[in-house]
Amino acid sequence: MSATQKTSYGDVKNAILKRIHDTVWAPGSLMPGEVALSEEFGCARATMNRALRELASDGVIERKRKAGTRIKSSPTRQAKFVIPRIREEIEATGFDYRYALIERTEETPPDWLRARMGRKGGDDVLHLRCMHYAGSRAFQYEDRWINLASVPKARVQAFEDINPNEWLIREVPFSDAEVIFSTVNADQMLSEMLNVPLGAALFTLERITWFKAMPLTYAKLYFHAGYQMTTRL
Amino acid sequence: MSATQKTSYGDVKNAILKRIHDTVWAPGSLMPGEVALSEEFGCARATMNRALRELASDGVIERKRKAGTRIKSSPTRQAKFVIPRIREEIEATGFDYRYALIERTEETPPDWLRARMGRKGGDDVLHLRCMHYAGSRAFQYEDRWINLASVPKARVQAFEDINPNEWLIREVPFSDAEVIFSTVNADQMLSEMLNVPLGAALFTLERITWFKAMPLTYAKLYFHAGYQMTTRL
DNA sequence: CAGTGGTCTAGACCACGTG
DNA sequence: ACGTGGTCTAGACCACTGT
Repeated sequence: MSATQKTSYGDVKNAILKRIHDTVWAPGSLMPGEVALSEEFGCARATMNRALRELASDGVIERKRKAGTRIKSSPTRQAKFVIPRIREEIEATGFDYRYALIERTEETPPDWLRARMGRKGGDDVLHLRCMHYAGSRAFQYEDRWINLASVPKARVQAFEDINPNEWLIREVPFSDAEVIFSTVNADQMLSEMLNVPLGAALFTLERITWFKAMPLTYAKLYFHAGYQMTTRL
Repeated sequence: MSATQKTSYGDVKNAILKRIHDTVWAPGSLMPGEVALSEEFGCARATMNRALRELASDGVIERKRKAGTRIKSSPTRQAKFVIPRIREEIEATGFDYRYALIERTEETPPDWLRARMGRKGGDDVLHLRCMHYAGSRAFQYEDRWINLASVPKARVQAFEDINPNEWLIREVPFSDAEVIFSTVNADQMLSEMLNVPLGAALFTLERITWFKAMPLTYAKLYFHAGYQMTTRL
């Protein structure tokens, strides 16, 4: 949208994308180095670097030191999904957010959980079952497990007035997380909790969080029927 | 992990994240400008700029010219999901990818489709129903609609030997796309197509694609039972 | 209008990883 | 070992937008 500037990194990106689309550079092949390209396009290397760096982050090319930059053979499109805090998400729709703790127990972690969190030890975990409501309507059922070895403060927190996610965000920094979207048919418990027919297709989000290889918490969230996530590319 | 350098943008990011976490700068409040910060941290403004730019793209802060940079009150965590081409996805698991066209018709678009694509006119659309298999197992059912006004080449393409997505990627550039994840209970048709029990919870992905405000194609993909999308933050 | 972020430049040093 | 990307710097001009 501008030819006024010197040679914007955006222009470079578009030009390179066009070349890739026109297979001037074949998929899988090596493209010229930063210095060569910046000379060809008449821009500073920093500018070219930013263009290429963003293209790499967009999944269009792959860069390796010494090896150079090559066109990805399968241009993996990617979508950025915002995972809002549930309170914001609900309040944004105009409803009141309400939270309720259903059950709070300390347990030894079941095998599937140990496998999921990649832990050897049998440290105790805090198991929380909660509901989130939008106005009077059930919005989400949450099955939360917190590793007490890495988050000992959780042992003395009742979680009756604050939901686990908000508490964790405030109290515990994390470094890595894994998110899994899947679906499930509502069983008896879920159908009652979420007030949906038995067998209804539900959207689920699992989230595992670590701090430097130490697992902090695992959560599985079951959304009300009809929930959807949307994003733009 | 390095104090060797001068002051890396990564260090700056971490330092700022820590300040936000420690509420040195309260949510919603304004933080100092780039110049002030770069002086305080002893780095060039370009370095500070990159750190702040990435933090903004991570959804931690919000930046506006003249207005300054402020901490987001609701730090929206976001996940980047890779949306692979189905052939790659299947072949990556070691199965053969197979594609089958079920039905190909030219129609006037139904109302819901016109609404979805935000189009006034009643231009004809090409409607394709397809199946994708992993080995002998049904993997995905695809319901695809292509706007013939914007993609006239599709009219003379049989789509018997190439799937719509691969053809479109090769032939038609696009500028914007919207992706929607949701779930559905398998109806009679889906249960037969995907070989799952009636009512099974299925993962669905809708995708609408534009080129400069002109709608190109709408697709709704129904995945086999048990499908999940996963990502790391 | 004036302040803040957005971007470009030209040059430099460094780290990684292939050959 | 050495080439390629990764990053930092110091300085400059520009574009947007709140006042």
